[in-house]
Amino acid sequence: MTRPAKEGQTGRQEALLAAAAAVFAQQGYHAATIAEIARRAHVATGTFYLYFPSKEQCFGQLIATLYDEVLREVRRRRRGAGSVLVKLDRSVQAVLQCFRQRQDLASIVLLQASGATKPLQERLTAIESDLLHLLATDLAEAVQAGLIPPGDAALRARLVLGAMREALVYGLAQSGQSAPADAEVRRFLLWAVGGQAAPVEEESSATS
Amino acid sequence: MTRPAKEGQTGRQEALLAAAAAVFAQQGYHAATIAEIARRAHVATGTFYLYFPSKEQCFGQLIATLYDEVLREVRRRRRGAGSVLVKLDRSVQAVLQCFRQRQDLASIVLLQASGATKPLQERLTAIESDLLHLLATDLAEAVQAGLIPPGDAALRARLVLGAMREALVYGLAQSGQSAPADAEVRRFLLWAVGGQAAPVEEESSATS
Amino acid sequence: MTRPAKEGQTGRQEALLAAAAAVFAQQGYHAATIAEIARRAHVATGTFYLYFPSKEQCFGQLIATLYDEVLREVRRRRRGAGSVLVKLDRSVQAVLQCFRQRQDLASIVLLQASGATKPLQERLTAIESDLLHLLATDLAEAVQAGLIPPGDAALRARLVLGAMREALVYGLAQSGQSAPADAEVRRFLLWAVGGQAAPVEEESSATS
Amino acid sequence: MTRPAKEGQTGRQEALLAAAAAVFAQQGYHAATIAEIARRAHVATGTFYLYFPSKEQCFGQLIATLYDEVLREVRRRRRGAGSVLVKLDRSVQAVLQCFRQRQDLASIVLLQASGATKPLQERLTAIESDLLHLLATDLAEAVQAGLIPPGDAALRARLVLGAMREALVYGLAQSGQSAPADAEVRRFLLWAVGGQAAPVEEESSATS
DNA sequence: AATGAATGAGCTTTCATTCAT
DNA sequence: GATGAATGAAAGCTCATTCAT
Repeated sequence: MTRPAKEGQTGRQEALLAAAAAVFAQQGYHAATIAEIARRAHVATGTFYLYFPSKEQCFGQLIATLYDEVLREVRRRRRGAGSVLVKLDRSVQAVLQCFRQRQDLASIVLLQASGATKPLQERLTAIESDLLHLLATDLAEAVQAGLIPPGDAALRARLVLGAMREALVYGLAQSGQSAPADAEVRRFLLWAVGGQAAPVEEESSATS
Repeated sequence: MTRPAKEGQTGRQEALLAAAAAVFAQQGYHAATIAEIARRAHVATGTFYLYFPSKEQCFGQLIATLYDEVLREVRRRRRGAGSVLVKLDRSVQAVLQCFRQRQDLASIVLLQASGATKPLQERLTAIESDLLHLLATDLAEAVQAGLIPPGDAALRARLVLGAMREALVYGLAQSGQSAPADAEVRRFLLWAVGGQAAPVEEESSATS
Repeated sequence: MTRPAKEGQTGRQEALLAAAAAVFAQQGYHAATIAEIARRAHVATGTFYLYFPSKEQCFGQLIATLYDEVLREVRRRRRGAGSVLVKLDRSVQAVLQCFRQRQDLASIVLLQASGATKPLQERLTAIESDLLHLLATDLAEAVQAGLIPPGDAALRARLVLGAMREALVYGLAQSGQSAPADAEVRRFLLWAVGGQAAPVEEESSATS
Repeated sequence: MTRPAKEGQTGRQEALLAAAAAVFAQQGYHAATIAEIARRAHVATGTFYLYFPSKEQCFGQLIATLYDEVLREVRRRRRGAGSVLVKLDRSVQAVLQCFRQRQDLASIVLLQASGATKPLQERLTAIESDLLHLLATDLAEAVQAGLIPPGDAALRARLVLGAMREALVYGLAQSGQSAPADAEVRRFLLWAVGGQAAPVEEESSATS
C-alpha cells in the first residue's frame, strides 16, 4: 500500500494531466492557460510547475502518454498473428481503438499538436516514426513474402498513417459512430497496399 | 493623380502576402508576428493594416488562395476524362501538383491551419468540404457504374484526402523528390477504393 | 466677385471645419479621426494639413469660432440696454441662443472639450474668461447701483455660467424644446444674483 | 496560508486606486496610461489587471466611489431637516463639501469624465440622475408648500447642479479658499429657485 | 495645391513563469 | 510541498502626421 502522501503526489500529477488534457483538447494549445488547467485540477497555478517544467513539456507528456499506450497495444495485438497482413491489420485496429478510447488525447495529438511550438512538432514527429517504422517493416515483409506487390514501404506506411489519421479526425468530429466504420477503414487500407486477397479479420476479442 | 503605380500597389500587396506565407510557414500561426511579416516585406507594421484588416484575415486569404488554385486546377484536369476512375485519379494528381507548386502555402494549409483560431479552422473546413464533395461524388458514381465495390463514399473520400495530405506533408519534409512518388500515391489510392483494374494513367501533359 | 480659385480655397477650409465639427460632436475628440473628417469634406487626408497644422489646432479653431460668435452677439445685444440687469439678462439670452444655433459646436465646447488635451482646455478657459469678465463687470456694476445685494462678482459670474452651461447641455440632450425654457433659466439667474425686482424682458427681436 | 496580509491586499488595491485617481486627474482619461498608473503604485503593469478588469472599469470605479460618498453624505445631512428648503440647502452643502474632500476624484468626475468612453459617460449620467432626482423632489415639494414660486422642478434641479459644478471646478482651479465661498454659493442657489425668505443656515457641525 | 500610401511610436491587454511566504 | 500575487515581455492594432508624386 502506498502512503497517502505518495498517493497525494500521484493524484496531483494525474489530476493535472487530466485537467491539461481536457483544457488542451477544448481550447487548443495556445488558448489553454496554466491558470485554467490548475483550476480544474483544484490546485494553485504555482503547483503546476512542481510537476511540469513548462506548459510545453506538459503538452509533450500528454502526446507521449497516448503514443506509449498505442505502441504497447499495437505490439500486444500483433503477437500471435500468423500472416504479416494480419499483423498489419491488427496494428491498424489497435491504433484506431486506442485513439478512440482517449478522445481528449486524440484530439490533442491529431488536431492541436500542429498548432503548438516547433519543438513539440518535432517531438511528435519522432514519436510517430516508431509507429511508421513498424508499419513499414510489415509492408516490406509482405512484399518479400509476395503477399502484396512491390512498392516504397516507407511511403506506403505514411499513406496508411495519413488515412488513419483522417479517419480518426472524422470520427472525432462526430464522436459516437466508432467501430462500424473501422471495418471499412481496414479494408480500404489493405486494398490500398495491394492486399486484396487478405480477409479482414472479424474482431472477436475486446481491447481491454 | 497619385497612383503609386499599379505596379507599386500590387507589389506591396504581393510582397506582404509572400512575406506572410513565408513567416506563417516557418513559425506557425501564433509565433508569426506582424512585425516580422512587415520586416520581410520591407514595410512598416502599420502598412500591413493597409492591405489586411487583421492577422487572421491575412492568414485566411492565404488559405483561400491555395484552395482556389487547387479547385480550379482539379476541375480543369477532370474535363474530358472518360471514366470516373480517371476523373478521380486526375483529381488526385491535380491536388498533389498544386500543393507542391506552393510549398509555403501547402505547409500553412496542411500543418499550421489547425493551430490557428476557431474561425480560421471553420473556414478551412468549409473549403475542404468542396474537395471532399467532389471526391465523394466520383466514388459514388464509380460504385454505381460497378467499377469499384460498394462502400461509404464520404468516408472513403476522407481517407483519400488524409492519405494525400500525408503524402504532401511527407514531401514537404524532404522537398525535392516530388513527382516520382506521385504514381505510387495514385496507385495506392486507386487500389484503396477497390479500383484495381483501373490503370494509372501515364501523365503525359504538364500542368501549366 | 471672388475668383473660383479663392472660392475653392475658402470652400475647402469651410468644408473641413464643418466636417470636423460634425465628427468631433458625434464621436468626441479622441474617437474622431482625420481620415473621417477628410472623407466627409471630400478631400484627401493630406489636404487636412494644408488648412490646419494639427488636429488639436483644428479643434481649437472650432471652439474659437463659437465663442467669437457668442461674444459678438452678446455685445450686440447689450447695446442700448438701459439697466445693468437688462444688460445681464440680454447677455444670458444671447449666449443661450448662440449655442443653440450651433448645436454641433455647442456639443464640442460643452461636452467634448474637457476630454481633449491639456492645451485645449487651457485655451477654452482663456476664451471663457472673456465672457466671465463681462458678466462679472455687470454684476459689480449692479451692486454699485444698489440693484442687487453685494457679493463676490467673479464667483457669481461663474455660477451663472455654470447654470447656463447645464441648461445648454440639458437642451442638447433633448434638442428641440429650446426657447420656452429660456425664460425660466433667465428668471432663475436673475433671482440667483438677487435681482428679484427686475422683470424678465419679453424677447421681441429675433437674433439674426 | 499565503494571504499577502490583508493589509498588503488592501494596500495594493488602494495604492492603485490612488495612483489612478492622480493620473486620471492630471492627464485626463486618454492621456493616462496603465504604465504610469502602475509606476506610481510601484507595481508592474500586469498587476493593474489583477485588481481591475480594464482601464475603463477602473475609471468607472473611481467615479462610483465619489458619488457613493456624495449620496451617502447628502442623505445623512438631510435627516432631521425641518423645512424642505433646509433640506435642499443641506444637500448643496454636502455635495460641495464631499467634492472638496476628494479633489482628485472631483476633477475626474467634473472635468475628465466627459472625455472618456461612451459607456463611462452613460454610467456617469446614471449616477448623476440620482442626485438630480433628489434635488428635483425637494424643489417640487417646496413649490407645493408655497415656499418658492412654481416652476419646472427638473430644469431648476439641473441649473442648481450646473452652478454647483462650476463652483467646484472654480474651487479646483484655485484650491484652498474653500468653505468661505460656500455660503455665497448656497445663497445664490436659494435665491435662484425663489427662496428669498429662507435664511442660509449657519454651518455649525462639521462634516466628518 | 492636392493626394493618399506609408510611417512607427505608443497603447491596452495577456499569460507563462517565479518566488516570498 | 503548496500557494497565488506579482512580474514584465511581447503582441496586435490605431492613427496623427509626412512627403514623394
